[in-house]
Amino acid sequence: MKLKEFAKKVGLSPTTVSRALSGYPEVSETTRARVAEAAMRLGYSPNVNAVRLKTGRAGAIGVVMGRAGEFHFAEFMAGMAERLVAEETDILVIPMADPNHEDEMQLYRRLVESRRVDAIIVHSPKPNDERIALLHELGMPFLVHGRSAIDVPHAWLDIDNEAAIKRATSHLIDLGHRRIAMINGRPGATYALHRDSGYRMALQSHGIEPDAQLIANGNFTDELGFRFARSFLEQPNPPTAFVAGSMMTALGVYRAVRSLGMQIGRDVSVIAHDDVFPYLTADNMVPSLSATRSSMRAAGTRCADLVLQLLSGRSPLEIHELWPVELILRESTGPARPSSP
Amino acid sequence: MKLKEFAKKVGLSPTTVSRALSGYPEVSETTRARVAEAAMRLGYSPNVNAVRLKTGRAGAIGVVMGRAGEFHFAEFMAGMAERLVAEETDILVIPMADPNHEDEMQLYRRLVESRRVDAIIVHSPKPNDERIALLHELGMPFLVHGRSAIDVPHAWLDIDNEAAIKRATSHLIDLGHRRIAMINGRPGATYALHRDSGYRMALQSHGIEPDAQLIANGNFTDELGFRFARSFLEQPNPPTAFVAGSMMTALGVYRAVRSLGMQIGRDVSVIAHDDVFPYLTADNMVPSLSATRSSMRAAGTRCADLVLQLLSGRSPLEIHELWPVELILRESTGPARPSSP
DNA sequence: GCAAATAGCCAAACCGTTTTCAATTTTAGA
DNA sequence: TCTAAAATTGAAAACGGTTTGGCTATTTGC
Repeated sequence: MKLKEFAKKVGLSPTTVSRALSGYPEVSETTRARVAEAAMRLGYSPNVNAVRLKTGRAGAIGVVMGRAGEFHFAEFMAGMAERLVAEETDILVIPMADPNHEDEMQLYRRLVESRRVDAIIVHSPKPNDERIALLHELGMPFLVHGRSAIDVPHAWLDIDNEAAIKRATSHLIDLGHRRIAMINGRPGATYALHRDSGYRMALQSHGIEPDAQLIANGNFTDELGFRFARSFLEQPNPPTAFVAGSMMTALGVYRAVRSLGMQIGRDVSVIAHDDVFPYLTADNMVPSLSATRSSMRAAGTRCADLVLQLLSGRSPLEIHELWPVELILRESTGPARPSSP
Repeated sequence: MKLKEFAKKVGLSPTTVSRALSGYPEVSETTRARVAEAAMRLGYSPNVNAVRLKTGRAGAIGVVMGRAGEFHFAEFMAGMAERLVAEETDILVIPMADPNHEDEMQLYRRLVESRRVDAIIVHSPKPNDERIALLHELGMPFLVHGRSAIDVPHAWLDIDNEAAIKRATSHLIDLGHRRIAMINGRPGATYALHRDSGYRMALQSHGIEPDAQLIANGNFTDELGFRFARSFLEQPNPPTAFVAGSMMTALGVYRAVRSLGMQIGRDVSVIAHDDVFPYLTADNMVPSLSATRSSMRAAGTRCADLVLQLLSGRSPLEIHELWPVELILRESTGPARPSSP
């Protein structure tokens, strides 16, 4: 049903009906109630496309999805959804063809120009991320999930990866570990750099020299967790502890350790980063996994919230949130055993 | 830049420009090329909201996301994205507030009325799924990922869960197993019923009576996999094999088996369903996991494809795809050991 | 009691396209 | 060369709302 038609049924002008439904103050409370009731009863709702054309708002927040099919992604979106469900805002998932840089920038440019979204959430930024520069230049509201060192004003929410990993590493050192391996995410993203930095800071503040032989980067898969852990453990001077980038990585590490006949928490300690997934919990692993923990879902919820604030006029400069990360100690960490000489 | 403005720069009428860009045949090849070039050079692209209002197309396919934050979801969407990236079609993720039935139907109704999507993909249908009836009634194009027995014409794509599980179960029986546990998904969805049916068919055709004590339903989480497997194994007459609903469930089962000092593939056999995730592969588990396998990503790609066909006029009645499921045998399955009497 | 202010409502313009219908130019046929 | 048919192009009318500015009633202030 169209506005005109509906307005006629209610016995009012389209103008008044439109205002009544949008909650403008110039319409009396009685009329508003009457209109609202009639809309509900007759099932009238404005054509979104007309509204969007007229108002220039798209009613959607864009999220660019890479090809990798990250398992974090669904959880983050579920969090966003939690916040947006009450709002009249959807999540628009934009597929990214190739992780090719040129194409990616083109994608963002077109996305902005197409006006399909009111705001964009940028994931896994790099220290000098051109997407941020571009979006700023194009005047598109956006929020960065993660951090960038780029000199362009932007809103962001990040977890304190550096502090988290520093603390995790320090804890391992306090337990007596000296050879601590680090399985990080893909190089380039700020979060990976921060984690690396936290790792190195912890080592160096205890006078331990980082060993390139114990540091690896790659996707968060169980397979890489296994391969890296296995190759580290087979070195002449193997690590006695691991810092792993994700739950999947941790699964791989567990397997590698076991496959060599060693025991997690006794022969080898493991701390991983846990984004809190309902389907795979650190607490239920055997032995239970010590983890740096921060809810990806909560981040999604908050990011959606912040984007809405951004859209209602709050300055990006005011929106900077750094979330602390918990360190939960469980059974996968234990004192270093005196190495056999 | 607006069409009018752009048309002026090119020295043509808005009409012709619009036609040139949309590929209508009435415009000469030379002009089309000229317009296309100018559009690229000047960065003109039509305002989507205007186009949508005028054409009535939304340019998006809707996917309703439950609160559960399924890990399958991201993979399916990544698959869709693979197909849609070349198309001018986005994925609209609609958050679902409560899994409350009333609300869910209301959500679908509103989604249709809002005209934000051209088509909807319905996941995990039930045998008599009211969403299907509703969408059909409202005349919204939709595709069901999974199957429903409802007597309403609809397009669907499903994997052959029944045959897959029947085959997996039969294989276990052939290996000599008689006590085979089944950890299925949440009850209600057709896929769970089909799996249950496949399981029972296999048992019964070998003269084995299904034992309710060995059948469980629940979310696909490692925790439930562990809990169910553990409780089954602690029964007086424990199972010697498991059919598990997902990779996460399998992780839990593995843990449970190990925690009781038994060995997967020797003391207990396991077959799980593998949706093929890049971050957790059956092949890399230890021992490697025998699995019924079907790529969730490929399903997403194909579903997107079929939806596009649906939108370009193909009848839903013609669109019925039942995908066979592979059974990959690895190390987690082995002959039943003679039980100690 | 009267002017001014305030509510409450409406007509019409506009958002930026697509598309119908008509006009114009080209091409083909005789 | 002229005419009918075909190929191009344009003007203007939608699409379905929101919003500006104006117009009546009704209050309010003095």
